[in-house]
Amino acid sequence: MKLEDAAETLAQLGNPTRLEVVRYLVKAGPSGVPVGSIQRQLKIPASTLTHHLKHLKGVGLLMQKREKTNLWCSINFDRLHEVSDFLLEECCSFSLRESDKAKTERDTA
Amino acid sequence: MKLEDAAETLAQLGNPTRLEVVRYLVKAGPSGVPVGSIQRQLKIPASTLTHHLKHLKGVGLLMQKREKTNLWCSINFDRLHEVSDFLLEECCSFSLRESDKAKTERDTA
DNA sequence: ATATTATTTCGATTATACTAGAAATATTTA
DNA sequence: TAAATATTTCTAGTATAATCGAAATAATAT
Repeated sequence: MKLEDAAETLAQLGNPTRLEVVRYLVKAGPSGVPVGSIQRQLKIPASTLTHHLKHLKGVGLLMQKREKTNLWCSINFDRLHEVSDFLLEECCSFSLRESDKAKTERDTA
Repeated sequence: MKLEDAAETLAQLGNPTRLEVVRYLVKAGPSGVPVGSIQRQLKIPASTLTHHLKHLKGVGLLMQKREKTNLWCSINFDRLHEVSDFLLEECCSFSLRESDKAKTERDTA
């Protein structure tokens, strides 16, 4: 995962309303939940919710599927895993050498 | 971890410049790296960097320790873990019942 | 004390995000 | 076709964030 993509995805997760939606979708599991239920359960105005869902969809966290009048939303677990993996990527390898931490010719170049 | 805190932390991670800093600090490991080295290596203007470091510190992702003229920065791995854990929290339990997904009296209450 | 290096504060510009009401559109049922 | 339900678009107000140059401060070394 590219840093820019990870940042964008994290930014979308970094809004309390959207994170609440994501948490709700995670709880709902793979079958998902209709937009209207999210709206009523979390008490988010419809237009605000649509706005946020668009954001989540934009970074690939949300999948949608129409069934009758309902639009079912489900979380993209793979994507969520990718982001959380990015955060901890190489976290135990410490690949930066000590000699690169001090100021050197290389440092300024 | 409370949702609001997680959201705030994710929001701070959701800026490309800051995420780059975080990645650099993760690579640097527990001993950390001085502000000036981050600045030169990642080519971030000093004032911009200070600004972002303040944000990271504000959500507890950054620890700082002065040694001589250098201010050494290191990532708070525990905090990073907390956030990544939050993202996947209960992700395999699917605790929301199917009956709560459709519109019911309970839904509107 | 002065010079040197390291980091922060100030200030200003510019851009982007959050929110939600009202109206519009889409889909199904009667 | 009309009514009912579900979701989106439009619009606009308000707030917050990113950026960085210049000047200020802090810490150390000579």
